[in-house]
This record gives sequence, structure tokens and C-alpha cells, in this order.
Amino acid sequence: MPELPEVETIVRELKEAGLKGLSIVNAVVFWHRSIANQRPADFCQSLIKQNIRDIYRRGKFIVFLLTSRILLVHLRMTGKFFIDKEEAFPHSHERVRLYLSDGRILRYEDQRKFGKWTLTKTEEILDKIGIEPLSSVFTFKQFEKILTGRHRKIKPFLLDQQHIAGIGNIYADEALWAAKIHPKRMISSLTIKEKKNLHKAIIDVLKKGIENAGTSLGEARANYSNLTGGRGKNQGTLKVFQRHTLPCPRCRTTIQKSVLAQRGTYFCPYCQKL
DNA sequence: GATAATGTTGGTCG
DNA sequence: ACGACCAACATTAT
Repeated sequence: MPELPEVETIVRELKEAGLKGLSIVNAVVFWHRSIANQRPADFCQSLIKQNIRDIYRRGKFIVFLLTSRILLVHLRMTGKFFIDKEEAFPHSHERVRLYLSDGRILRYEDQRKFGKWTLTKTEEILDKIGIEPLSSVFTFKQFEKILTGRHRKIKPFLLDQQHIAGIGNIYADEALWAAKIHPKRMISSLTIKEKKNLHKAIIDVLKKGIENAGTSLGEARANYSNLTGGRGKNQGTLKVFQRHTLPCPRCRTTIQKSVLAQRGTYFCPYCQKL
């Protein structure tokens, strides 16, 4: 659910909320498997007295840079953060809670329990993921370099975090539509022009997602919402994602849905030919 | 009530 | 190297 634009939005909100510079006074874990690499008791103990020196995004990870540790939070499908001023009975989906030095409480809810918190001392995990698509190093030249020699369909490649960080199912489909490339096209078959279009489309689609504060599909609780429970506005701008049976905004051909890499995949069969 | 599908990722197996 | 499949889960739609 949260892809790069959603995670970026959350990180910005965490910063705006003034969490930087606060210390962690106490930590409580309600679901032990939300903690990836250690026992909850050790995890909590290690967090106490740590100062939040910085908060930033890397791929789909939220990174809390602490005094002597790095706290990585991956929201996976349904992870969400909330900030409360008052102690309250934990919500049924609440998995972790951090008590902060100014009296506020950072609460983490995760309906499907796929999200993971990792407390480490090194950047090892972050070093394993691919290039940041909105950074200045993601030039067309770099993009081309990443693509060369790969025998693979383009969509599964875009979803692979090892190569480019932060693209998920929604933005992959949207970028491919914008670049007029069929999701099943083999990378080796792409022309220079198509690669150029795709490079630009990836950046455009992600930037627009951030400008619109993320994509919130449907009405269900599980769907993405920000720190204050507010919804993103990007869903209104989607061209193909979950729009099967609707006309393509470019050519009016009916959008099709198929399954690729076990993910629902939406495309225009006319604009995006195989 | 059963079944399929849901935006993520990691592992296994061929 | 890559893809197909499953697993981790809870909820909603059909």
C-alpha cells in the first residue's frame, strides 16, 4: 500500500510534527512479530533514552536516525503512524507505541501485521536497495545502465526494490501507461525512446504522487491515510490503476486487467501494445 | 458461509 | 537470473 509518495508524505508529516530532537522515554510492543530482528524486550530497552536525530525516507523505509542506532520502519501493506497527546487504550490494530520526551505518543497501527520494525547499528539493509528515483543520480544514463543486460519483463523489474527503490504496484502501472509500454514487454525489447519516456514517467508519476500527498484507494480502514487520518488526493489522477472496464483517458479503449508477478496489472491494450 | 482479492516482501524451487 | 508459487495476515467484495 504505501509506496514512495505515501512514505515520503508520512516522513514529512513526522518532521512537521516536530519529532526531530525528541527522545524516546519508553516503548511498548503489542505484537511481537512487528519487531523484525530481536525480542521485544531488548528492542524496547535499546530504544529508551535514544534521541531522534533525524527522520528520512529511503525507498519505502522510514528511517529514524537515533543517537546510537538506526530504526527502520517498513509499513508494507497496512502500516500507519499516529501521534497522540494523551495516553489511550491501544487500538485493536496497534502494534507498537513510542512514548516521547514531550509527552506525546507515536502510535503504530498495522491491520495485516506485515509491517516490520528493525533496530540496527548499520546501514546494511538500506545499502541493499536500489537507486532513489527522485534523486539527482537517477539520470537517464543511470536508468539505461540499470536496464542493460536484463532479460526480464519490465513491470516485475520496476517492482524489484533492488534496482529502483520505492515503486509499487500503483505507480508502476501508472508510469508504464504514461510511457505507453505494455507491462509484459521484455526490457531488452525497449527502444531508447521508450526508455526515455519511462524514465521521465517514473519521475513524473512519483512527484505527482507526493504533490497530491499520496494515493488513498477505497474507503476501507486498511487503505492509506496520513498521520492525522487524512486521505491523499492522488487517486483522482490515476489513469489506469484499478480502472479496468473504464475508458483509457488517452484513446477511450477499455482498460484491461491481468495478473503479472502475482499482482493485479492494469493497462490500455491499445496504447500499450505487446 | 465460502472464496477471491488487496497496495509488500522474502523464501523456495525449477 | 528469473519467474512461479507460497507465506505472512485481516478485511472487504462477490
